[in-house]
Amino acid sequence: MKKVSISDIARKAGVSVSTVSFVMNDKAVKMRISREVIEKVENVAREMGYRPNQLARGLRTGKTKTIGLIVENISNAFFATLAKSIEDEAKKYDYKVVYCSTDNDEEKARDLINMLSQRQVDGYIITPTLNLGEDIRRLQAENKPVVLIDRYFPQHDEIPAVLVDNYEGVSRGMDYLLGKGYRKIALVTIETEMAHMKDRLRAYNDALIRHGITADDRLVRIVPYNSDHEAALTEVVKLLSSAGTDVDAVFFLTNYLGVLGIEAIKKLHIKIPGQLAVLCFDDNDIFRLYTPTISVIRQPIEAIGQKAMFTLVERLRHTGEDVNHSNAPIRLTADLVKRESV
Amino acid sequence: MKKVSISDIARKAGVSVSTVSFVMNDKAVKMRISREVIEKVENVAREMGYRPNQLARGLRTGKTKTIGLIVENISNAFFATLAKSIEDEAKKYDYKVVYCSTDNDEEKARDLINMLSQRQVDGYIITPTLNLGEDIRRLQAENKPVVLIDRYFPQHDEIPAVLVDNYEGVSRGMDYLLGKGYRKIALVTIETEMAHMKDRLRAYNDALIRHGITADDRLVRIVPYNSDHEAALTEVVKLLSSAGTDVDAVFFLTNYLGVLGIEAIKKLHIKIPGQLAVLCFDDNDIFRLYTPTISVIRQPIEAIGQKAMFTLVERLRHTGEDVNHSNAPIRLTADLVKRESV
DNA sequence: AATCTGGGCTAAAACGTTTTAGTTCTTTTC
DNA sequence: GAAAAGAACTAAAACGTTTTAGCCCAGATT
Repeated sequence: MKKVSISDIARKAGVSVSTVSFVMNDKAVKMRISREVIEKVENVAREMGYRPNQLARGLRTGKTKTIGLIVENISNAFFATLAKSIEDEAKKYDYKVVYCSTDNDEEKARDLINMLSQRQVDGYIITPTLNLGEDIRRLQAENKPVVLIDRYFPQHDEIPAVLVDNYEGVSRGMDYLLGKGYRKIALVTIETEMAHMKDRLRAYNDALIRHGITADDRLVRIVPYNSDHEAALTEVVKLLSSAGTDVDAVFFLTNYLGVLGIEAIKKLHIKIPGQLAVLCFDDNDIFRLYTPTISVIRQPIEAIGQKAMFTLVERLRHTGEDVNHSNAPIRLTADLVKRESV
Repeated sequence: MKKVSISDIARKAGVSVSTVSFVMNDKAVKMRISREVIEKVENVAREMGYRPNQLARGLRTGKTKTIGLIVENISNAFFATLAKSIEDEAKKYDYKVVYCSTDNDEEKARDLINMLSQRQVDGYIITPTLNLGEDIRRLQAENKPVVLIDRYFPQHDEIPAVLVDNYEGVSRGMDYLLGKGYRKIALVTIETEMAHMKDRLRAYNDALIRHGITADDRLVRIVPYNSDHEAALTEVVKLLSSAGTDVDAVFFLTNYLGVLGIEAIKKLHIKIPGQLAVLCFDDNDIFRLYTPTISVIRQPIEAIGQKAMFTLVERLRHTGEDVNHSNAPIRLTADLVKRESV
């Protein structure tokens, strides 16, 4: 059984292909097709189970009503939630989302952009990796709008971005810890040149300065991006082994690192918050359920997704036109969720 | 800047469109295109940054090299991992995956199938909802292969399926609990008519019978599918409030229910495994990190993804041909992971 | 000298839509 | 009663590919 095309319907209904097309696209009235013909066509189409071929449609119109979403890793809770929120939001604007993971690999990201570009998506929402600026500029040059999420390129201010205010979030966390009297605050972050992580790190250092504390290199662990689980765990265990004496609090700068930290803390049988206060940037089910519950700086994931989609749709609407959109990164504020670990 | 098409290249290289197409598809040798022309075309294509338009290609060839993956909810750990594994596997066969979530809603699932069908995906991997059999038959009638995962339709044995051996998995878990001496084993499951959950429930009851224990209705909680988090939590809290006396163990039949259970247990300050032994079907990061760690029946997620993809590709290769594939559901065995909670 | 062979290409149709510019009637207008 | 206007449609081009059938020429064969 082959698929029914518009011309199958035309034949069966005894009208032309164009007429069928008009009826199917609600242009029948504008094109002055008579009541009877409209009904006739609609009936035949329904009977035959017609579904427009989107490839053909996209080829002809140049619009696929599809947007490409590139995240770091779809199986990570943060990105999975973000993806879901973007998908739901997209549906409101009648767009479909296709998503893929870069695993933070520059080359893979490039391949994905190519792949999506070949499939003619109308626009992109991208969690960029390093050095992706040029590739993204190319998309823009082809009139395909792009919105960055979670990260941004300070040097490319012509690419709009929606992200959490990382500096403010970490500052807020640090003020909380410092306000509670902790002074030997360890930091666990991930190795990367990307601006969003640099902002977080800067906020940590600035907070220490603000409170007149000299930073201690030995309290900062930068885990290499591609280190395996075991190696990373060992690093964190080493850092936290002096909990209670040289370290009285720890701030994990990502969700994943926090989970890793929990594992280390569990292994070391450290008492929280007695020996060690724990704070993590970005929430996770585990933090809510662990005993004790872990305080976090919570990113407004839904809002990021919605705002990103909104920004994209705005540009999608005016493709080609030379509208003056403001491209300053949109920064949403993160909340401090106080739980038992501090 | 517009996208470059094959005819832009043809013009610039001073050859015909067909020649360019042959070169781009490695058919140049077969078509006896000369060395020089091949090189010329390749150079021009590279310079101009040509990327074939997959819509046009798909329209012409009828193949999009894309498969549709429909899961219940992509932000659930189980499905996220499954999706990742299928995506990775698909890449090996040079297929791209587009995925979407049904939220277990029959109508939404139908919409998604339509949407994917309109986008002309070559094949489907589907976590079906109830009553989707007919829609799937229609896909098959259009020569689009379908493989079910995680669930299946016993009454539709012409639709291949890859899933865990649910009956065996739960039996194994029950034997473990019963072997440890637990007798008042509560069960928390989800309300559904789908066969995979019925199999799990049946395994529970059969195990009790096998051990000469009379089933007690009050020990079984069937939470309605669309109950909100709070309502479901209350249900489980009620069930477990008599832990230590009327209940000595609890078996959660899904990942999500297990997490919910942890929340309830935390709320009730129940001692595990002292007052209550806990076992869950399907693993989750939380179970590994919770104190105490929670024992689980672990599904071989990667293997399910790989096997499903393999099965699909096999059929994709022989579309149209009337090959005699065996369509008995492929059942993979689940492992018992012993942790501290039993 | 006519025919055949093969090498090296190209023309054109086709895939399923959308959309512009008609065409053919019928009715209105002056 | 001729021209204009309108109503109800249709023909055909275009989107960017792939692929079949064929063209043209050079050299080989009869």
